[in-house]
Amino acid sequence: MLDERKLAVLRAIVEDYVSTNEPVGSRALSDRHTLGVSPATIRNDMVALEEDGYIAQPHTSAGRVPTDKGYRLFVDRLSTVKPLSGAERRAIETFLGGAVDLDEIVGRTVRLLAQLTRQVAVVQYPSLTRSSVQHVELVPLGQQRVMMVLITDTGRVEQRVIDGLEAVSEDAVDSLRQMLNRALVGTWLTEVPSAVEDLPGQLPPDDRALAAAVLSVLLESLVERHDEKIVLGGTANLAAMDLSASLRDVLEALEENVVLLRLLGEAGDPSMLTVRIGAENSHEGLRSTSIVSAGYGIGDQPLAKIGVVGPTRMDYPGTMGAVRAVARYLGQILAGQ
Amino acid sequence: MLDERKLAVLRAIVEDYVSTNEPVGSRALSDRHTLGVSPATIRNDMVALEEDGYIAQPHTSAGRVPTDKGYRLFVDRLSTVKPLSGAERRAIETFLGGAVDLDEIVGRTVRLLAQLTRQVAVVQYPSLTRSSVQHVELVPLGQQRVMMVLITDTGRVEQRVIDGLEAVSEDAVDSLRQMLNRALVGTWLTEVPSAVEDLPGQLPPDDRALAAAVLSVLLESLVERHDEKIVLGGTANLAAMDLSASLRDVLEALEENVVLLRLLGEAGDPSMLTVRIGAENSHEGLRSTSIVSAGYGIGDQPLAKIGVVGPTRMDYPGTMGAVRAVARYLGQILAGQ
DNA sequence: ATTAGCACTTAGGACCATGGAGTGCCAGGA
DNA sequence: TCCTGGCACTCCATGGTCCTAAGTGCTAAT
Repeated sequence: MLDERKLAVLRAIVEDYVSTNEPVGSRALSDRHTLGVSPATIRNDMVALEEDGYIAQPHTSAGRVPTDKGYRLFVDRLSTVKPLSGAERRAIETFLGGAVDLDEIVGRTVRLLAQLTRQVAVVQYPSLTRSSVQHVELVPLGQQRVMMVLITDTGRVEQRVIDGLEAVSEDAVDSLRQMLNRALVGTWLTEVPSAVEDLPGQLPPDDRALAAAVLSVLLESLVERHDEKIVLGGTANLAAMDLSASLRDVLEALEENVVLLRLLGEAGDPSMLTVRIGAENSHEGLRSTSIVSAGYGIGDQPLAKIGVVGPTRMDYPGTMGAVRAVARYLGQILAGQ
Repeated sequence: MLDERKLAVLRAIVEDYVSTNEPVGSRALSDRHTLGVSPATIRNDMVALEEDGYIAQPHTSAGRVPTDKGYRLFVDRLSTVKPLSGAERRAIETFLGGAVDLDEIVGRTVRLLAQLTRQVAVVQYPSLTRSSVQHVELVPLGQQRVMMVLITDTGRVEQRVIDGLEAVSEDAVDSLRQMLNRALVGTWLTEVPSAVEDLPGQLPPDDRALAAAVLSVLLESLVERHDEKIVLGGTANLAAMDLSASLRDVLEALEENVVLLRLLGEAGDPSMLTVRIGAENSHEGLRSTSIVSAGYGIGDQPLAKIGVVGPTRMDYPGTMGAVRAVARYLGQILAGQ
C-alpha cells in the first residue's frame, strides 16, 4: 500500500503543515521538497493517503492536512527524535544547575521546558511511593499536639500535625521517634505499612495511644498521594497556538490536576518517551492537543513524569528531543542531590 | 458639574455595559432604567460626562462606554459592596471547612474565589515575616548533615538541609536545639535576627561552627522571602472575558509571580478592599484588567493578600463582596487552626 | 430645563464578482 | 505499468458596494 514515496509525501505534508499552518497542496510540495516527481504524481499519492485516512481536506479545493492517524504514523515511523543543540544543552545545565531545594528544581524545570518547546509544560513531583524513608521526626508542640515530619531520600518533606492528644510526654515522643527511625529508615515508602504493623505491640501500654495516632497519620500521608502534585508553566503559549477546540476547554482541563495526572499516568513504559495525539487523549477538552511525556528517575528507578501539551500540529521531533533531554537532566540533578 | 442625575446616568451606563457588553445608548438607558427623563435629556448629560472623561464613544454613531475614570467614580461613589447571598456564604464555609493543612486551605481558597467571581483568583501565602516562631527542630542526618525545620504559628513550615559539616554530635545538636527554642519560641520572625545575635558566644567553642552554620541558614530562610508564594486559579475564566489586550500578554503577566506580588503589594491599607482599574495597574499586560484585592490576617495582624483579576468591565460590587468575604473567612480559618 | 423632531454619521451585514489555489481525471509518453 | 502535462471544475478568500439599524448632535418648541 504505502511505498517509500507515499511515506515521503506524508512526511513532507506533516513538516510543511507544521511550519506553515496552512493546508499544503501538491504544487507547494513538489516545489519545496525534492521528491523527484511532478505535482500530478503527488496528487495520486495523496488520494491513496487520504483513502487510508492519513490526511484530509478541509474542503474540496484546499490542500491536505494530516489527520491524527497521519501524525501517529509520522511519529512512529517517519521521524527521529531531534537532539538538542549545544546551546540548548548548556541552557539546561545552567538553568537547572543553580537550584537548591526540590521546589526550586521543579519550578525551574517547568519554566525551562515551556521555554524550550514554546508550549505548555507539566512537571510532576517525584513520587513519594518510589522513594525511601530518610528520617522521621516527631516534634511535640505543647501538651496536645505533635508534629510529624517525614523526610525522603528524594528530598521530599511531608509534614503533619497530630492534634487532640492528651498529656504528651517528651519521653514517649523520644522513644517513639527512635523506634520509628530504627524500623523505617531506608525502607521504601510502599513497605512502610507492613514495616509498621506490629510496632505498637512493642510499646508499653501507656504510649500506645500516641503511637497509634502518629502511625495513622503517617500512613494516611502515604495513602493520600499528596505527592501527586503537579506544576504547570508556559500557559501563555496557549494563546499563540490556534487550537480548534475552545481555549476555555483546554485551560479547564489543564487546571484539573486530576486530569493531567491521569493523562501522564496513561503513558506507557515510564522510562520511555510517549506521545498521545489528538483524540488518543481520553479527555474531551484535549482532543485537539497532543501530549508528549517522559518519565524521569534516579538510575533506573522511575520517580514521576514530565510532559508538554501543545497543538496536534506541533514539531514532534523537536518537542520529543526537548522533553527527553530535560527528563534526563532532571534525573541527574535529583541523583546528585 | 455632576448633579445627581448625571451620576445616576453614569451608574446606569456602567451597570448596563457590564451586563450586556455593548456600548449603551440613550434610548436603551431610558427604557431599562427609571430615570424619569427622555433620551434627549440623557444625551445632554452624556455629553457632559464625556467632556469630563467618564465615558467615551468607540466611534461616532455608537453608544457610550465607561472609561477607567468612569469605573473609578462608580466604585468610589456610586456603588456599595454587595454582600454575598446565604447560599454563597454557606458554600464558603463548607468548602473551606474541610481543609487540613495550609496548602490545602490555600488551594481551596483560590478555587473558591475563582468560582464565586468567575474570574482569575490569586492567593498569596501567609507572610512568614508577620508570624512568630512556634518551634525550631534540628535533625541530624548522618555525620555531615543537619536538617533544620522552622515551624510558625500560621502553620507554615520551612525546612533546609545544612550540608558540609564535620563530625556532628547528637549532644551538640541537642543543646543547640534547646538554646534556639528557648531564645526564639514566640518571637516574631522579624525579630529573629537580633534575638539570635549573641547566641554563638554562649556556646562552648567546639559547637560554634555548627551553630554558625545553622544560624546562617536560618537567617537566610527568613530573608529569602521564600514565603512570598502565590497560587493562581480559574485561569480558564480568562477565555470567557474579552479583554482588549492580547490574551497572551495577560497570561504572561499572571505567570510572573513577581509581577503579581508587586501588584498585590501596591494595594494600599492591607486591611482594606482595594480596586485597581485598568491603566492604574503599573504592569503593561494588565492595562485592560482590573484587580480587586483584600488583605487577610489573624485578628488585626495582616498576613498577606488575596485578589481577583478580571476585565475592567466587571461586576465590581459583586466581586468586591466575594473577595472581602473570602478574605475574612480565610483569616478566621487560620486563626482557628 | 426638558423634549420632540430631524439630519447626519458609522459599523456591520448582505450580496456579489473575481482571482487564485487546488483538485480529479484523461490521454499520451517512457 | 507508472508517470506527467493539460484541462475543466470547485471552492474559498478577498474586496467592493450597498443598505440598514442604531445612535448621535442640534434646533426649535414647550
